[in-house]
Amino acid sequence: MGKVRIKDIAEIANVSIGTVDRVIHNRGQVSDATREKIRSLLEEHNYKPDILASSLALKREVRLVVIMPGPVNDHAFWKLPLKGVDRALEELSGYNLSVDAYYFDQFNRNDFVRKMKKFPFQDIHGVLFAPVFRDDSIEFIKRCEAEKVPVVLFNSLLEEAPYSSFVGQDAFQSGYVAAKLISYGLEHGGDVAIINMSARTDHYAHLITREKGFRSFFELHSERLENLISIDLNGVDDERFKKKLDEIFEHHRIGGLFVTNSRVYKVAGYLADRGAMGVRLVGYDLLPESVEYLKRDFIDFLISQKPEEQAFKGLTSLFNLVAFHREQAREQYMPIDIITRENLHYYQL
Amino acid sequence: MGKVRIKDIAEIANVSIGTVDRVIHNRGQVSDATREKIRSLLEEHNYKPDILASSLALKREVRLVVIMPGPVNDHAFWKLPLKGVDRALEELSGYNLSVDAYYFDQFNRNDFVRKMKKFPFQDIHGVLFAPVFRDDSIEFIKRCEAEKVPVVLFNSLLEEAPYSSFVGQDAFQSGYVAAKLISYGLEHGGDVAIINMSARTDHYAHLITREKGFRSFFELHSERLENLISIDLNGVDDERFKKKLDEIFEHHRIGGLFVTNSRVYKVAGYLADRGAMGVRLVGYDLLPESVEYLKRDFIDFLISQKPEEQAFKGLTSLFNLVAFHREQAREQYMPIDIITRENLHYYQL
DNA sequence: TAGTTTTCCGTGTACGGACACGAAATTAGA
DNA sequence: TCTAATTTCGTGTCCGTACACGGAAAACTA
Repeated sequence: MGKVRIKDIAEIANVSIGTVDRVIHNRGQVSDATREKIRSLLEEHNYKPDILASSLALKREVRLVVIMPGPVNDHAFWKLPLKGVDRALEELSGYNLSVDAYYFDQFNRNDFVRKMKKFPFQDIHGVLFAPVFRDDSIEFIKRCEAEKVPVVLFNSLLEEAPYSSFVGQDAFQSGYVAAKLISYGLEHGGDVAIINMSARTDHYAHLITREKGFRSFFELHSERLENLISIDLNGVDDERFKKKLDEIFEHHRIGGLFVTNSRVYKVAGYLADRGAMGVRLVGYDLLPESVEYLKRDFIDFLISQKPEEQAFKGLTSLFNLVAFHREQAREQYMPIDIITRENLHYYQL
Repeated sequence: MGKVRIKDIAEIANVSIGTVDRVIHNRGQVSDATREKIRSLLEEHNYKPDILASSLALKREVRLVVIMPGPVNDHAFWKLPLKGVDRALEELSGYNLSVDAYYFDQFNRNDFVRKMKKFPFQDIHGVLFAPVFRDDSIEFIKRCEAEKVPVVLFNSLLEEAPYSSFVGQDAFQSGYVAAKLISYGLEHGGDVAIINMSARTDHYAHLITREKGFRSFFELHSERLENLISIDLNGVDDERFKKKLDEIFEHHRIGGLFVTNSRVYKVAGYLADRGAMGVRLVGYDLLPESVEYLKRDFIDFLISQKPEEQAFKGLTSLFNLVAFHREQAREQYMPIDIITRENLHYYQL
């Protein structure tokens, strides 16, 4: 049946297998005439190399690197992508693939800069990168481009950078979805607070974008715009955190809360202490702490970014690119999964 | 580094590659002594055959079959799994895999029975099956078992049958989720109607299960149990359909509607004609018609069964089983994705 | 123009790892 | 000792990749 092999093409063209191979890989050493002849034959017979035989023959090593914030104690989020990396490694076992992880301190820009300075571009075939520090990251990605090392971004998108693919969520739209969920369940009206509690928002572009998306929903659905409050709790300690929230609850009738990142469990903890049921709370990610509060109904919805999934997709995408030169979609948006207590089970691997 | 090949084992054991191979595949012709020696060496060195080389060498054909209701005009649902089949075929191109589709008339039991009578068990390595007629399907699956043809079920689960895997949604829990969504948004209370509109519910076990899950939520969350109404619209024509719904709306203050399958767009159409906004409507699946109403806010949430995804997973799972004898999880539950107008985009491939 | 060096274009083939078959070698049986 | 049965070896196959090498033509020297 149909399968054309390199050998078939060679026979038809009356050349050797090696010649066909060199045409396929643009390795030169072929006259224009034969090259064109073979090209058209390949085209005509729709030749597709057998991926199995190909990778068996190649068995070259592919060395990839993951660069992301190091997992820190008080916050489990950055442990999750590693699971995805492991899964990808398993899936791609059989290929000669190695993945090294480079962690940087997400609160310390200099640490990042320093580590990237001595990055071994030469020994690396591709980078999977979760950027934090905007400008430095862009510079790093540019450096990679110069060194011909493709970069796949995940988690956070840096539009200006010459990355080769992005895998992640549409931050704007995810905020928009969060707004819908709160608005849909806002039984008795009330004010809605948007809580930012990253270390430094300016480092995480997508947190700002989420807030924009959130606001945009209310803008489009008229009425309650004036009831939206933004609260900045960046780098605030536990005591001031409580005090600030106390203030808010004193001065407003709060109907819903939106936390722009995975630290939503802190707010849930506050609500639980306060015994404040009936306040809608939506946030991000399935951290164990948050899941607890979801189960206890203090959090209504979590939007999962599926960090493992992102890392998994990012890594396989990167691998396909460097190992097989298969072009990958530049933007690979993940679905915005809505997790509630009731469907939680099927999202926890 | 680590990789042990068949050759290595052979060298250590002081036998030829062929002998090791025969031990691995239990192909006999090996003395007990050498067999045991090689067995323990394989164990000790944790030998894993290189999947690439293996399938290259085998290049045997795998013939699979998909059995499911034929796509019918008034209802696009059964077109969706075919996309998943195509995707799986693409992903597995490179292997010598062929998939035939067997369609049966989902409204005609005899048609199914007749077609399954002359099913070519001998020529087939595995079956991906979306059952409709309960008892006949079970019988068919038993027949497959007798003929040593593994069956992977999707879409609907038949617990009593000796299937080898099931890929699909937890029907009970998906009804439960639907109930949560309606309950969460039931601003001004009111009655909630459960609408069954399959051709014949008794054929689709999972529709009943969904209703059970739905009711169970309200049972656990007290209050409004007496406000739940079940409506049976099986095999009802358009005119009587409208009349029946008119009746319901006359006698009850309806706050929410739950349709147990993908025909939710029919109810949405009714609501649109009636100009009834503010009634919560939740149903299943991303059929184009339903999506239209979702966008226009007549449907609040759709629960996607991801039929393409089911077929895709089912087929790859089946393939892994028959081609590589890799054991697959018996139940492979898909996440219960909650689709709303706002996150719809990322679920439509 | 004969002789030598480059350049150019191809050929042939050795991998890669698992698999299976024919043939050879060993053992058992009579 | 001869045959039959059992065990084991060697090698070709799958298909693509890449490298060593060879032949021929072109460029250059004297």
